[in-house]
Amino acid sequence: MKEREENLPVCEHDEVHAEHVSLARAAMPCEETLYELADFFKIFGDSTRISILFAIDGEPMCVCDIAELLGMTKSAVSHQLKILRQSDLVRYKKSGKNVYYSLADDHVRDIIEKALDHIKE
Amino acid sequence: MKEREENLPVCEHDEVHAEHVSLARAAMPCEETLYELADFFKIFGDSTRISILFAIDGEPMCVCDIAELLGMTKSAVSHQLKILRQSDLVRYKKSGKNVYYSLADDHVRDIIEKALDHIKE
DNA sequence: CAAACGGTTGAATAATCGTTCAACCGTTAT
DNA sequence: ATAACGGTTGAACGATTATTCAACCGTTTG
Repeated sequence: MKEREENLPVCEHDEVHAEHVSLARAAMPCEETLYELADFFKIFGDSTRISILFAIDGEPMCVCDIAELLGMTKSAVSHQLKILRQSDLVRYKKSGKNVYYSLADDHVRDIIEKALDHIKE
Repeated sequence: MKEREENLPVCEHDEVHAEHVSLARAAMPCEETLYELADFFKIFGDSTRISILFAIDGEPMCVCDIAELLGMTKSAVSHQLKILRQSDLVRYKKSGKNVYYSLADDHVRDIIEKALDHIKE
């Protein structure tokens, strides 16, 4: 029977769906993992940062040259590099007045490669 | 006090760096690809959408049940489902009053799996 | 038929995010 | 020491974006 009063704004779930929901909930990762995943993907969700990652793939590059390559200010590039740094996606090495950035590991390449596969479908 | 007597605000690149920039530029994907990549990752860069993808992994689910599972309104879920639909990340099948959503293909699973690897390091 | 439900949609609001601008720091050279 | 350069940073602005709210559509049921 109907267990709830009327004027409930949300839909009433019958037994089958409730079971369905329970099963799905049990298979879900914890909330923290979901946020970490989203935050991780958010990093790649900007064309400037993607461009930077491609730029420093291969040889390390200094901020000034990245800025010139992308046609952006050093400030804008530095801001994005900070985000990439905080996410451990890039490494840097100081040399005199310059700071040279490179990819942190091959993991980054793998993920972008997978995404390229999907786009090129 | 800062004054600008010389009028070159950007740094002057010597020959070595200019060559470096040229090489990096030649290895870069075209601009359109960079935008497509960023847009693709942007989809995953939201915890609600990530949650939805996990929810419909396994068995297909209707909007109402997804909304209950995530503790959100049907409207909010539907808006996000539209984005996932437009990106071909999910499929849907109408059945009576319900619309059942499921993952479009295994590609989605692969990419999330890769990201999980990186997070769990 | 009309009411009820699942689902979608557009406009509005609030929060998030990227770039610009100006100032600043450390290193190198004058 | 002073100036110039590469790089970083914080605040402010503009753009983007997720959620809410209200209205609406199609299907099923009474």
